[in-house]
Amino acid sequence: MLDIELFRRSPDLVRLALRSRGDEAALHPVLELDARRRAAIKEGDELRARRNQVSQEMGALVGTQVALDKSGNPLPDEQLTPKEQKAKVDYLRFRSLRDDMRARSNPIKALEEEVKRLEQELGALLLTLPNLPRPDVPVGTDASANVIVRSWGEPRSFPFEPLPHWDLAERLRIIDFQRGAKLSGSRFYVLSGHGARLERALVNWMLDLHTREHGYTEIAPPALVRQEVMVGSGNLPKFRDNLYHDDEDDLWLIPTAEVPLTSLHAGEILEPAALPFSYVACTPCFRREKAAAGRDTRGIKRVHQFEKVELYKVVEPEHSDEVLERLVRDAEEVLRRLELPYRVVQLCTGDLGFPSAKSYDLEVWAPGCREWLEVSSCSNCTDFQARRANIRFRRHPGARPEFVHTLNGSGVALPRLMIALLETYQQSDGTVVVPEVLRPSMGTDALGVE
RNA sequence: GGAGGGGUGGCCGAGCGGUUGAUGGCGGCGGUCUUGAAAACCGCUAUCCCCCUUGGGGAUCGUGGGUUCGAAUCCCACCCCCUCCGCCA
Repeated sequence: MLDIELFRRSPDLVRLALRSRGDEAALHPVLELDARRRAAIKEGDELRARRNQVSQEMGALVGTQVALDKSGNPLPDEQLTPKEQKAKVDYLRFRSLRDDMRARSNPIKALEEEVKRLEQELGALLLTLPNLPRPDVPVGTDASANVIVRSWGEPRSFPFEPLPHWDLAERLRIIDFQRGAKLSGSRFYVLSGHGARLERALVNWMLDLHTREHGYTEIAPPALVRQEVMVGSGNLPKFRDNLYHDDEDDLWLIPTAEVPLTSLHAGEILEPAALPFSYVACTPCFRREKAAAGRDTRGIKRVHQFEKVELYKVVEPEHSDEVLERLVRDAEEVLRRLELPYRVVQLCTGDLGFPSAKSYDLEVWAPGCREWLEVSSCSNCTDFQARRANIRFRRHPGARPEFVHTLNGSGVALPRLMIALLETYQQSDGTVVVPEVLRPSMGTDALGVE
């Protein structure tokens, strides 16, 4: 969510920034709704101020006991002591105030409804606008304008024709596509034997790396979340189509651990010195992949359910740019230790994800498929998610709360990592060498010779 | 799923429908005292919004409705937490 103040102060800046992302949002409705909203608030506030004033006066007069005649009116002054006459004045004043307030049918309620309506409309509109890119993001309309920032390792050269992972995995009987489809349909698969163990070994090893060496705290969050949690991360309302939903309990299946990790501190005001937070979580991720219908249907490159290790940081605003660089390095370390050649790609404005202000993708080479696979996407979401989820912090005791910055990055996604491993470490005899770092947990140095 | 109990400020805990953003305590911050510290005493101690912004005003007592001139307080619905029973990995 963007800051409404920014629209008021510098609408042109917002317009340009959104345009650079290819989002030609009309700002007029935002500004107009905001103006109408403020006018309604002002009017309501003034009416309430008047009401409070009268209420206070009535409060001071309430309970004055006065003798009444048969028609409910106070007795004439001649029949009253001076003290009683004073009470009569108070009583009459109270009655006139009450009757006055009763008489004017109350427009406060109508104004409140008006404000609520305008706020909902404005809020709904703001929730559909993406984050603004950081100034140093290359401008471009699509992936062709992305920039390769650096590369690591040389793609291995093969003395034979390397197979794609689906052939390798089927021969090794470590991925069962047919039975996956039998159970759940296309884009589902079953890992078995060394395949299942490899995934588990990778997960454990990555979690250990990030917790023990990179200082992350391990989190195991729910995979089903409420709607507002999906809104907090930016997945709703815009990307409803890509999400699975349980109708009976109105819960959503997470497409990434980023979703629950964002809302872990939703609504909180974090104490001074609490930041930064570094979280790592491995969760299943569920994606309907409706937009990619028919694409990447072979193998496990694009599936409906997969495991992913996710890195997440909550930081003070002035540190987020620098922390993004560190986050990328933490993710890169996974590929380096597995000795998988990769490149770091900075996304251009037009290719940025919805909540992201700046992103780097890690792409690892898959020699069998002959393509660079995106195994990680690391993003600085600045205060975009923090606003949606209302996550703030205090710099000093007593200081005004400010929104935090949030960052996320895969560290890394399992299926594509396994693709790269299988295809890179395959041998001419169809077996696959297990990378050095995984041998202790795998208990073998080659897949498929069990 | 059934039966109870409960949700008030950073925490604990009061609150006959009327000058209650809310007594009191704890914690925190500042001050007095002290060589220093503790103790004692004094003061301060929420968030959001609006405006004619050294100031003024409005809202917020789980959430949303309702009753009322006026609701933390009364009524309804929902959400969440706790205890017990049932079921279950």
